[in-house]
Amino acid sequence: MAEPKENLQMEKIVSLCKRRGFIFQSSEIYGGINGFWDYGPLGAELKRNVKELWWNSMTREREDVAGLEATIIMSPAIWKASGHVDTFSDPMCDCKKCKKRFRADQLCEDQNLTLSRNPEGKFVLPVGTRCTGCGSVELTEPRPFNLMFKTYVGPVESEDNVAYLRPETAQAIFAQFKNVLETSRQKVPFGIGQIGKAFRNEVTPRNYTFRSREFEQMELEFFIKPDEAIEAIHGAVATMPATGHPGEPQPDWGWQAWHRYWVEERVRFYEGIGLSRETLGFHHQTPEELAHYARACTDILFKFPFSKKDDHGNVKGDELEGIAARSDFDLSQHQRFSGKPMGVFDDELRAAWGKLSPEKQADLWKRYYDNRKNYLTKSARPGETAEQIQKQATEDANGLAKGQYIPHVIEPSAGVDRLILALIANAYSETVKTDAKGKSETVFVMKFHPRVAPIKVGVLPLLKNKPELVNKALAVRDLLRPWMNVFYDDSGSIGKRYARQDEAGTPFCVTIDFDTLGENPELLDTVTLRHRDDGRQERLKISELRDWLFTRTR
RNA sequence: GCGGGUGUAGUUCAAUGGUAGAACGGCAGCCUUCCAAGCUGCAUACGUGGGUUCGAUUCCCAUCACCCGCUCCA
Repeated sequence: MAEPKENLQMEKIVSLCKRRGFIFQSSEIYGGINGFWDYGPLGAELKRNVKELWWNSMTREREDVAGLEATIIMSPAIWKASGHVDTFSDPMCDCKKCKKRFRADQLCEDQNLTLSRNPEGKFVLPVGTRCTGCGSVELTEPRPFNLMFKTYVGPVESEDNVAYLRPETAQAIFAQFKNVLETSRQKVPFGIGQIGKAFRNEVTPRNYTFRSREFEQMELEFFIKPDEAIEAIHGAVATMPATGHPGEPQPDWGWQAWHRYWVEERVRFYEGIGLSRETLGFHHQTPEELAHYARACTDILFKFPFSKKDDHGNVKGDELEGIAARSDFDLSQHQRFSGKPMGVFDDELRAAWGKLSPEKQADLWKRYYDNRKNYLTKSARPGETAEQIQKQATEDANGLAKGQYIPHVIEPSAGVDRLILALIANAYSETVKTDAKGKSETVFVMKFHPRVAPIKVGVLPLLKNKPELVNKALAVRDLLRPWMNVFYDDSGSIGKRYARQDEAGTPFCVTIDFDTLGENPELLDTVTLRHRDDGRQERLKISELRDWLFTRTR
């Protein structure tokens, strides 16, 4: 019962997006291209507003975050270090009988077999590999599924010139960590934020714009001290209440507090643009789901019309953002692959260390050593020996005692396009309206939060054929235009123009009428201000209009 | 990439083996003193490419895109 209804809801949203100019199919006149979408006039405004709000709240309005704008194409070595070149390239094969799809390497592993390559470098399934679904041995040849978009730098298309379009913006932040640290006058804990395009050659783009091959991310990498350093400096890592926002950042916060802090900060952001907690969902990744280097990851979900129900009939939602505690994995990888030190020197730690008891020193040293050894072992290169790893871990732990460490990181990583879709789905509402003649019709209103609304105010002369009204309305438009996105409309009846703005999600309309011109002298230079969601009207002075609107739309 | 479904104006839907209609929307004009009023006019479609046929939007094939599963996680 619910399924078709939800599809219908999604279809209505898709139709409205096209009709009102929020989202178009990319390259539509050539038949489209799978997994790519364009934003029309209203969508472009909506997206700009969202990105600007993120940028402002994450960087400009904070003391502890700096911004970055890196290139989309970077040295391919970055993607070696990050693991994307290897992990984003999975050999897949299909069962010809039951049509199930497998990752060939996992399929082999499950059966204690090994996937090998033939002399031409192609993957070959060992004889006797069976489909774990139906037991058939009729499997297609493994084909590599590479999610990285490849290109060539320079005019020669040779293997030496291969580069990739970034599959995430985060790695550039790690790669530029030292430069930002040195130029921004920040010190740990601090963050680097970036908004930008990312590209993934998805197997199956799905759910309208939700999974696209070209998309945009808003990512923060927030660098923190390892817990061992916090403990050395402050005696102990702060303990957290079980739930809720932990308040203003404190110097004795460990990774758990910072992780919680960013989850709650991000939820506040979503609430601030109209996504209430009830529309959101949360997923705390289980230890099995987590990447080996990650300590925790909380996903913030939105309940889309296409979101599936769980076994209990509850809608969990689909992911808008993941907030991961990634330990010191990323910077460590880049340190190892680039050979450039990614550690920082911490005066506080250095000063504090000397005052610790030898027992405490030994305890912290050992814990840091174990963590480093664990990391180095898991990321070992072929041929690296246990002795080499132990030597490096010892060096790292000795470094800690001198005030040196590789920062850990909390990563709130959000998808812009997913958020746009969530905002559209959330804003979409329809009501049946019955007019004076008893005729009822369904009307659409996009109830965007004024902060994200593509158009902030519609300026409407009550009548088009009275030049005095039109000229006054144009003057009001020009008064507001430098401050916000204004839409002027003088065609059709006033009701129709209100309705048009409702469909665009414009929170306010001002109407210039004969009272504005002084027909009623008391109302000279005032306008009708009409509210989108309830049709309420009030009278405002033109002189107060700009401030009134400005404070309510930002 | 595999399996299932879909494909007609901007949108939502019709009709038809003899080259397509409507409603809403859009544009222009008239009119209109606050919630899609009215009148006049205009524009816009058979996803693409082959085939069968005297003739295809209609039948067949391929392709592309969209939706639903397998995979993916911003």
